[in-house]
Amino acid sequence: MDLKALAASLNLSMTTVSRALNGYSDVSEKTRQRVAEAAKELGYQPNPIARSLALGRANAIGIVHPLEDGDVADPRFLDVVAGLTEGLAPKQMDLLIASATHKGELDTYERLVHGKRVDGFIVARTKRQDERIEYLLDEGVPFLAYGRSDDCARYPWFDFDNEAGARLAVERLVSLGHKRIGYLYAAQHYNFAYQRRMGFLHGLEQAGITPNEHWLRPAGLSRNSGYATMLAMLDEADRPTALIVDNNLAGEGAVRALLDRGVSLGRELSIIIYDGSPPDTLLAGVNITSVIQPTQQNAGQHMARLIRMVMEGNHPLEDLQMLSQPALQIGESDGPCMD
Amino acid sequence: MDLKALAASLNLSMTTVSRALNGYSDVSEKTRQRVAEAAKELGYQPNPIARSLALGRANAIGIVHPLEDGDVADPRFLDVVAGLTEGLAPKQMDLLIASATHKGELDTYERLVHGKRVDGFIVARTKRQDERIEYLLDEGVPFLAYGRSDDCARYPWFDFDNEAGARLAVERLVSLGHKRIGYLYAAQHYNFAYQRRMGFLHGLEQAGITPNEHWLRPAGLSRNSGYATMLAMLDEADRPTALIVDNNLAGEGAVRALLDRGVSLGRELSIIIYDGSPPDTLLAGVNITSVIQPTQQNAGQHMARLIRMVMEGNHPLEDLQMLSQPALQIGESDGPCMD
DNA sequence: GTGAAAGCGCTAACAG
DNA sequence: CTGTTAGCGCTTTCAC
Repeated sequence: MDLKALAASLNLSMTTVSRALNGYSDVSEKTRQRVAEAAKELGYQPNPIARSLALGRANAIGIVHPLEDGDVADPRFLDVVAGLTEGLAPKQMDLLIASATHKGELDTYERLVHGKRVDGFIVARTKRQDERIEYLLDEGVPFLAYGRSDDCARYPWFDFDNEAGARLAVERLVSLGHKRIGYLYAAQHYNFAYQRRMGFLHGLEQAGITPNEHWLRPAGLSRNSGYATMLAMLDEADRPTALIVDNNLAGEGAVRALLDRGVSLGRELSIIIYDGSPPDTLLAGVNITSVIQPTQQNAGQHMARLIRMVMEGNHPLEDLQMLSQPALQIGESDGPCMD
Repeated sequence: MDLKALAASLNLSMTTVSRALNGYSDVSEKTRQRVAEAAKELGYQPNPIARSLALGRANAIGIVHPLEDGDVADPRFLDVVAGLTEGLAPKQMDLLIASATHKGELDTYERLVHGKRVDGFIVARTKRQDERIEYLLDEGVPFLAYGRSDDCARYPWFDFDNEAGARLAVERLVSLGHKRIGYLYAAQHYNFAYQRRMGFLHGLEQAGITPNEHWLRPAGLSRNSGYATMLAMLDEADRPTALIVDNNLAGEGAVRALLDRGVSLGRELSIIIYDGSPPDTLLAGVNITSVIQPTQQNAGQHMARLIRMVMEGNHPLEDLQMLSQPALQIGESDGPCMD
């Protein structure tokens, strides 16, 4: 069932049918009705490829996804993808997920841009210095960044307010009387990690506490590195009374280490984990105090809306930048300072 | 830079250039060289959309992915995706990953088929009774199943020999002197789980051991359910001396339970986990005896080859069905029966 | 309001 | 071996 057949069956020209279907003004209401009805009846579906060719756009937006190691299994990312497809579907837009190796990532962007396979991109996992963003800005390709890079003033993005989240955690611990607060963090080229660490430091500053460098440690973005880092810290004489972990993988590892060592959470050591513990985690049912993103589920939808606005092209930049606020979820893993 | 421009710059017709580029025989070697060179020089990239329209195919194969709960985060799946894109890229084929809710899954297939967005599908996570496969067979849409369903004789598939893997595990334990062997399994509508359980039962039968129903338990496809099931089993008087877990999520939970209870692995209780433990797992460095898929990494590549053969259409069905053999990886979590 | 006709960029008969 | 021509299915000027 193609346009021609549909038109024939209605004794109309393809032109008219096309216009009726695409909601143009210059077609009589009656005709529009007839056409819409017949289209439904006969199960007409426009061929998106032909459509793309004629319109000169792909009707798809791309996500380039490095398919290596733990990277991918990020469940939050997949939530975003789900929200994105939902938000894009009503506009007849597809999501093309292209995989790439880390080193070949830029090549993949080039290939998609050059081959006109997509009209724009979602750039995920932004780095503080992000060559992908540089490239897309240079080429004038529309995109929406998921997370800000260092010069985020120049382009559209959606992000969580990582700095605010970390400050929230500090304030909570300070209000519980803690002054000896440690911090475990992921590699600082991840912008989220950098922002969270800044938030942590600012939070301390605001509370008039001087950070103890010894308790600020890189703990990676994995359970095992979090575990090892925590163990090492526990072996030392001079311990903090409270701890913030900037990501939930390392956080899970750290909590595991505490449990294994029999350190009682919230009493001997208070711990707050950014993003909480992932679902289906084996943490003996401990309810961890966490910084969470209440709008997490909607992130994808917001992003779909934003990228659509980006494609439309006539919105001021400030409407295309959105910061989502985190909140504190109180669990049982923190408590008043006992010192 | 389009074909016309390229042809003009070479003083050739578009036809010739097109043929040269697509490796047709009837073009002189010299011309082919010239064309290839110019194309590279000028950075010519064919427009895949125009190509698709002309060829009447989308040059893409689809994977419909239910984007809910734990489902997605399956890292093995993402390995497969990586292998697939690699294997498809040389043939200029893309992988279109469409997300869908569980209930809307079939709709998504229809939309993609109808809209001619893809030429074929990879159907992952097959069930024993699989409506998606029914649908695609009915519609005559080419596809490759990743995993067999009940009537797998009728279509192309790639699968691991789950039955053989489970038997391998049984044989290992039997050879260590175990007779009291338990089995934890995932929901039996997953074909892999069904096959593994059958393999387990056959293995016992072959060894002349009558299975003790009491030790065969559903343990789900998650860490927490595996943990709970294991704990429950440990609380009972009549324990098996060895245990096989049919998936690595529940397996991780079970091992955690054993560690928490101080049961020494390989002495008090031997355990073998199907698929081993996932990367970045917190299992105190225990090297678990596992049934593994040595060709795991290549699965995606194999599947790319198979789906391409499917699309070609002229291969006998038996060439389009591939069973990958598992192997046993001996760790420290099993040992001789001490009873 | 409606239709005829010209493309979008590429491939594939069919001639030469 | 190479070029001419006619589409693929849709949108969109431009007339009527």
